[in-house]
Amino acid sequence: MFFIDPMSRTPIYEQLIEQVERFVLTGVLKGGDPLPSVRGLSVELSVNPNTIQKAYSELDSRGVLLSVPGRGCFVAGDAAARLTARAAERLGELDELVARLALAGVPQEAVLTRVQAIYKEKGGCRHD
Amino acid sequence: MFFIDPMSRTPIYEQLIEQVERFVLTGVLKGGDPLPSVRGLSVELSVNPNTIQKAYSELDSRGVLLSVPGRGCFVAGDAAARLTARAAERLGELDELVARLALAGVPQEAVLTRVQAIYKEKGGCRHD
Amino acid sequence: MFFIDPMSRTPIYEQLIEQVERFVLTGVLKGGDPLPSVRGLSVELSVNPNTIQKAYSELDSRGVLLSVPGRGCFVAGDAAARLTARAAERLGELDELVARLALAGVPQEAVLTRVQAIYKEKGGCRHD
Amino acid sequence: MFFIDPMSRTPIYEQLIEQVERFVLTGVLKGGDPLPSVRGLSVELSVNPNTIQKAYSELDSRGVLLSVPGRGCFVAGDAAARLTARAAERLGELDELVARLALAGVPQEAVLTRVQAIYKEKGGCRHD
DNA sequence: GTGGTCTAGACCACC
DNA sequence: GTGGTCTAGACCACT
Repeated sequence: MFFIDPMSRTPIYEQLIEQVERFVLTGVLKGGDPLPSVRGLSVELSVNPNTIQKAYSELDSRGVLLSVPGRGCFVAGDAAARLTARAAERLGELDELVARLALAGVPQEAVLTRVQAIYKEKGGCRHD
Repeated sequence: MFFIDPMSRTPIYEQLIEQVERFVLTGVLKGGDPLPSVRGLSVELSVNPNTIQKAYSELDSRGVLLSVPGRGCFVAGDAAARLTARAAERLGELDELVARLALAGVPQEAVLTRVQAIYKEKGGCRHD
Repeated sequence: MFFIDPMSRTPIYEQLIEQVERFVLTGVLKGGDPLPSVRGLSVELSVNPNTIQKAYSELDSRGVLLSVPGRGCFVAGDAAARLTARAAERLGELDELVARLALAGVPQEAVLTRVQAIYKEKGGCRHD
Repeated sequence: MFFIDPMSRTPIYEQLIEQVERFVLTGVLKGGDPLPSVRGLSVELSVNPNTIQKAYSELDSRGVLLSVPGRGCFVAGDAAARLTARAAERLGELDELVARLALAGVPQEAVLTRVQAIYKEKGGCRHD
């Protein structure tokens, strides 16, 4: 279910966080669903348990996960809502990036068509 | 001319690179223009000379700068062209970011109007 | 009669203890009253019998319960008195918490009115 | 400056977090102030660097600290404000605790005088 | 020197 | 079995 690229320069625990969040957003993971155990996932991905723990812990503090000692980790009921809310706050990153592209002479049409292409491609890919 | 935020998480040398490149792109710095000396800039910004050096070296290897031993550093004649060419490569970042926003439910219109606003704001800010 | 939240971070056995003690304090459970059997409660709450057992054992060692081998568990005659005595010890927690609130600038009135509201709400909710 | 009780059952990293936050709240630590280095503090307290790191990292994500790789950790400018805001949200804990005390027969006056005593004791202990 | 990530392996409480 | 904390020791990028 998860895939890690140990050669990537983005930390392993961030790769995990990103994937869990994407699964929540796409509806593959729903509220209440259990996540793989720390140890189980650690052997499956050949990654140290502490690294998995760090990812889960961060997701917990973001309210995406509920980790219950002795029982396991579960997707929070309002996980998708939280992630959607967080995303809106990060619209500022778009501004910066587009400003740089504009400065470098990338024509506006190139950006716009690119954006439209991505949204078209998305279409009905929700699983819920 | 340059401004460094020592509290920022983006490395100082990257802040420098970004500013030099922006100055080149906006025409503030043109081919042949000299850059501040490593030592001079280091005291002006209260930054370790090694850090300035690292930024200049990176810009040199990108072909934006020409460092002439004993003379100093100068903007390359084709600096702007090189940067414009490189920008196209960074369109991929746009894809990733927009894909994440789309996934999180940010409506397409929000993104498009944002992009248009930035391009409109740019207007005629070129200095060349 | 009992309710467990398996998602809660407070251990299940503590949730149980708290509820039994509250029932004793509110007079719902009186001296001599029998408690549900370990096995019965375990299936009713979908909880591991060991967990129920752990809660009962702890209550026993606190003198709130009397577990009679082969007969079951019963509320101790002086259970309410013991709990009331123990409560005084927990006044220290109040000190810590209020100190933190005071430090963080929460005004004294906010705390006082809050306390009074809770005591007023309590009113005559005793069942004895 | 810091003190750790290795025998306490509250985790070392939480003890650290609590102390840093208290120092910020009491004005001992002000915005921009540097914190002890991870390694330095680790030897001073005879604690593993990872444990210090975990505490600092958590404080960073709470916005109390700014950790700048290669330079060190610094108190955030709005650290005190953030902590004050967080404290107000945690008034609910007071409710729970007082409710339990009330249930156990602790008289209202005992609680009120206790609260007043703490606020009186506080008086002018701010260092700013 | 600084913070940040990762591994390995231990121990604990809880279920 | 589960998650959570801690230690020890390594490596990296940045200043």
